Amino acid sequence: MVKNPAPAHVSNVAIALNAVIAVVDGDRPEVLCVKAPIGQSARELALPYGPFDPERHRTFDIGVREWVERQTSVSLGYVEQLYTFGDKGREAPAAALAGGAGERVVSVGYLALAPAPAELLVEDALWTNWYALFPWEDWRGGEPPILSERIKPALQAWLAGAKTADQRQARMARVNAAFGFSGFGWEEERALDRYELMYEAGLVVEAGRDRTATGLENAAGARTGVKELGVAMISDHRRILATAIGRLRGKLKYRPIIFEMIGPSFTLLQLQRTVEAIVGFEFHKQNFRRSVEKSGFIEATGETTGEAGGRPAALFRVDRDGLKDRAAAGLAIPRMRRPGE
Amino acid sequence: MVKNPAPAHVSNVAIALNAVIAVVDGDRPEVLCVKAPIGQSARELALPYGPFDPERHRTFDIGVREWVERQTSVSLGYVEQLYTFGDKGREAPAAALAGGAGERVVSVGYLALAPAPAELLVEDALWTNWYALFPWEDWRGGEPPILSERIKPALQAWLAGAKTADQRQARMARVNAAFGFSGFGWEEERALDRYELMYEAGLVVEAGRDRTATGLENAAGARTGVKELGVAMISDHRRILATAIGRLRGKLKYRPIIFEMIGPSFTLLQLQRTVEAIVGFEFHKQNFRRSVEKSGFIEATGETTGEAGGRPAALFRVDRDGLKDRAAAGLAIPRMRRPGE
DNA sequence: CTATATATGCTCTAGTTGAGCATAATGCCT
DNA sequence: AGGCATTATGCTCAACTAGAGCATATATAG
Repeated sequence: MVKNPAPAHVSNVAIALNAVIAVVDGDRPEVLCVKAPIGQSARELALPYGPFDPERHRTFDIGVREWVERQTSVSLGYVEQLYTFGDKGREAPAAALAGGAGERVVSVGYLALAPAPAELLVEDALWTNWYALFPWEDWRGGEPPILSERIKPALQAWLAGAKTADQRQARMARVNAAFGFSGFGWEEERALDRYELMYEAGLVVEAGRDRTATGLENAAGARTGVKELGVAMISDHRRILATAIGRLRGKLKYRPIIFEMIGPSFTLLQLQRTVEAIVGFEFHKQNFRRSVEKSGFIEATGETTGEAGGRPAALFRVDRDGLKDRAAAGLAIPRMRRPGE
Repeated sequence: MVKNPAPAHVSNVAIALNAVIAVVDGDRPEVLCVKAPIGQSARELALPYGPFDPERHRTFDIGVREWVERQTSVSLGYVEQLYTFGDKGREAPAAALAGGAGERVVSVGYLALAPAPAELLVEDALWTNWYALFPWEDWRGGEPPILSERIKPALQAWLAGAKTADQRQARMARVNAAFGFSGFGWEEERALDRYELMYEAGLVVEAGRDRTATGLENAAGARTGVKELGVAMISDHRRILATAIGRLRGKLKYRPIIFEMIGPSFTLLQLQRTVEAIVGFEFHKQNFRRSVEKSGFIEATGETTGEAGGRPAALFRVDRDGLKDRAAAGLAIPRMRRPGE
């Protein structure tokens, strides 16, 4: 019966804040990582994270900004909450090395955007190209070979390993929708779906690691001898990053947040490369120009730049008024139809 | 310096789970509420909530389903995480009546959808029309009078009360974007923006309540004698609900979740009324039909129904295959241009 | 049989979007 | 200077989408 239950008693739960700090440097999308020690000498990538201190921080946002700026010397502009991760076992590896057993860590993930790869004044922190972690997500040079050569066959094997026809059907539907196989078309914002499927199918290191840690059977990937794909991260940080990538890619379409990631003055091609770096495929240049120009988000500065070989490009700046006014819209992304889509 | 900080020590933080359980009954959008006692005899609406028990629940989702089903006898279908609310002071009123002072409650909000207003087997729980809580969000009969008669003037007063010209500009931009004034057009999914602005401007009861509780100055609304609008809820539950409404309205456009909220067989008009109830305005009937029919989400059952006065309508059912296949798309919403937009 | 009410089919038009041709400015090379 | 490579920018076309509204179909009530 519902009767205004009192707030939960204080239980053995700690809250951590996790930040995905994303920037684009030229055509490289980067995320701030730290090298976390695992075991005696090995180190593994981690997202920067810190405790949430309820005494000092009135809100999560303030907490995130505070420790990120203190720890990494990166000043955050745009910050948004991503998701709160609380699965049991998610912190198993971290807890193991922290010496604490059984303590439940709930982590609130945040996505932060910044205009340029700020200099890092700290040890052990580095900007990492996020396609090193998710090589299958970068279609800018066409379909990444890793997809057809490694992932697709492995997923097919995973399908075949289903116990019932129903389960097989369900797996197939998920795989098709997530990876765009058999005529479905790749949707860049489903990065998390893809990562989760690959995790379930045992194609990423984390899967095997978590299973051995928890004593479960080995993953399909391990069984079939498929090597795991992409660079791993500690705990479930790669899942958090996949969440962030998917969110960012999706949000670009309906909010003009791309301008949080670019400098004060830029050419249209630079803007295009920035968006392309994030969404992971290339656009039709003239159409991108058309959509951006009529969006009202930018205005010409009147100056030009002549760095590259050809005709100098006009420089633009963000039209702050236009941005404020139309904060509801995103940049149209002029996709190109690929043969076979 | 970033050095894999150990998980936060256990601090004085409790985690509560909050559920927005939404259904549509005919043309009424409803949310499950409980009557929470405040003080000795008064009661105020609250969202159902319960503690997160890390011992028993492996994931948040499981936790939500478990206590909602136990407490309200409503069986949840679709469940998604909304947001995690952790502002200091958010639980002030609740904490006060719970007797505990200073304990920080972080609450993880969930949105759940169900097909019909299930029967409630419990006391103190009731389905509430969400437009009783947000009267300005229902444009189905045209622009709600409360907007031009009460809200707009009050917001104008709030604008005028800005301390600097810059602040006034910023407030104006927010108000215009959120409420669609001066040619911007109403965007139904910005329900949270609107609620937050009204809170800041002191137009909802919660604002005055929280300020007196925390000893801050009175809100603009209180000063200008404007009565607060809509039915209040306990703590920040109305904000959570606004978040849910905005999320649901937005998500309809790109995920076919509307079919989580409708029965096994329905006419196109019933489907249309369901969507309209959620988004808060009416559509062009023929165009809605066109978009739904070509969406591939539904299939005709072959039967018809003849309840209303006129020609019997064809009955449809969800095409589960089509749904699975195209889980990425939403229903197109054929908006009608209003004069003046 | 008529009025009324709802359902359904179809068309028109303006706007959007994917695509590609054509022209404009640069620097570099001979 | 003239040719070429390279990048920028302007413009057009065709297919498709979306907002509107007319027309027709099939019920019920009287």
